[in-house]
Amino acid sequence: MGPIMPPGKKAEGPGGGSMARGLGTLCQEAAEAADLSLALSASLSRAEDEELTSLSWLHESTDLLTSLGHPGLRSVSPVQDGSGTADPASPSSSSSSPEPETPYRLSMGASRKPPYSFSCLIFMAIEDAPAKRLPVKDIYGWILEHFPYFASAPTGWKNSVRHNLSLNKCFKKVDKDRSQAIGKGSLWSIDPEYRHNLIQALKKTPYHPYSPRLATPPTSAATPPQAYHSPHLWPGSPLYRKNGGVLLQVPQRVIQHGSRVSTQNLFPVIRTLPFSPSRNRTTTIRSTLGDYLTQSGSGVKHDSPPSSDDLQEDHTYSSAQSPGGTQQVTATSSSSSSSSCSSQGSDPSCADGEIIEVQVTEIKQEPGDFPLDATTTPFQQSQRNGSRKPPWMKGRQRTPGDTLPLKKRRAEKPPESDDDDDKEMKEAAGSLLHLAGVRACLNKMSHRTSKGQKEQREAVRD
DNA sequence: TCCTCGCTAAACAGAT
DNA sequence: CATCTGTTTAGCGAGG
Repeated sequence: MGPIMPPGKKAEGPGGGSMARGLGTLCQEAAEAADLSLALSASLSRAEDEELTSLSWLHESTDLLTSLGHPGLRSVSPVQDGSGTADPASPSSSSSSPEPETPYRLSMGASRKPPYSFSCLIFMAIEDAPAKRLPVKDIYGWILEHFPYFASAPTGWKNSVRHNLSLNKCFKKVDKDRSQAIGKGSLWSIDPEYRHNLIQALKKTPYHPYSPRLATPPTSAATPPQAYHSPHLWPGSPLYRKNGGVLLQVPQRVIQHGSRVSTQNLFPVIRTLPFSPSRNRTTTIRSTLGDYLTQSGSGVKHDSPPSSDDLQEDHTYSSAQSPGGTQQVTATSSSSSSSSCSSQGSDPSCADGEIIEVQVTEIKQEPGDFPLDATTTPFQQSQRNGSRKPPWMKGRQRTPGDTLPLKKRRAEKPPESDDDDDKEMKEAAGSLLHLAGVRACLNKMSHRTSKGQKEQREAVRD
């Protein structure tokens, strides 16, 4: 197909077949490619002028292509919701193609283990729950739903999940309300005191959109620090949902891992935007566009995957270092829904379409604090100090009090500093900042104008 | 080489 | 009694 091709997959024309194509078809494609080139160039120019997000541009390009009747980017289709109804404002729904969308599935599919740690998996599962708490069984279910690998994996992973729940301080049991007939066991939730640690852990996943492994460290101090902030973006995350079920700038290997081949909601596959904070967006778009035009125009095989697969072989927790001074963002959400967005901007109850107000403030970085933008965490600091033990681990870090049973130790745990709320707000700020960009894309779907984006960007600047 | 992390396996107790 | 849940320990491999 067109530009959004899994590596190694052969591009095919609109008809799906490329073997025997008539001259007329070729001529048509040539003309089409010319149209596309012009149209996409215009779109690109506008993207540059208006600083559209890469995703926004991609969607616009998708619309453009589909309006031209080109199937090129149809695979950038929105995820269908649980009811099976596609977003009416989505690019794919505007496609006149009667053929059903066939989201890209990995041939490897569920055969590969997801590159998330169990802590992250549990965190995602719980965060994905409306009540932010889940029984173990539902955690199993969530993991199974989102990571089919485990469906065929040995059952030991459940033991690992339980092991993590028990051992990891980040997770705490919620006293089960007797009225809640959930069966055995308790509800598990994220300990707010350690929530940011989990977020940090999630950020450190090697494939994370802003992972240091993927993001080139800043070469210029002019690079906005928040450009390195990692959005809370994982399968099922509120941000993911708000983005219409689209993974932003997630390298291909996320898909290649087959980590997200849900039975219900398949990731739409966006071709990797070789997006790095230090890389000029125009360069990025041009690169992507160039690849696309090469493919769409000639229908040739795309043989140079934009993301290096070798990255997926790496397992690193190193982070890019950021400048000392960090401009951070606090944000407020003017949600019209009954329950406002959580401080982390991760409450799925926040309905799409609401306006996110973002305020930018300067936050002085404090010694005990760590920046929002995936730089130096306490974990890393402890690593530098010789101790690589993350502070949120329940066990193994033997202290005098460790002779007590874990749960007792937990009960006797000294209160954390009050900075946690501040940290949470910073995390939330980062999410919402990113969300603002995402919202621009969503707004675009409704009124195809970048006005809202400009306003939001201005709001951010203000 | 040492240390830590993440994972797995296993044992065990308690709850359902 | 079987199954599930929760806790704990031990060990292994990978990686810094």
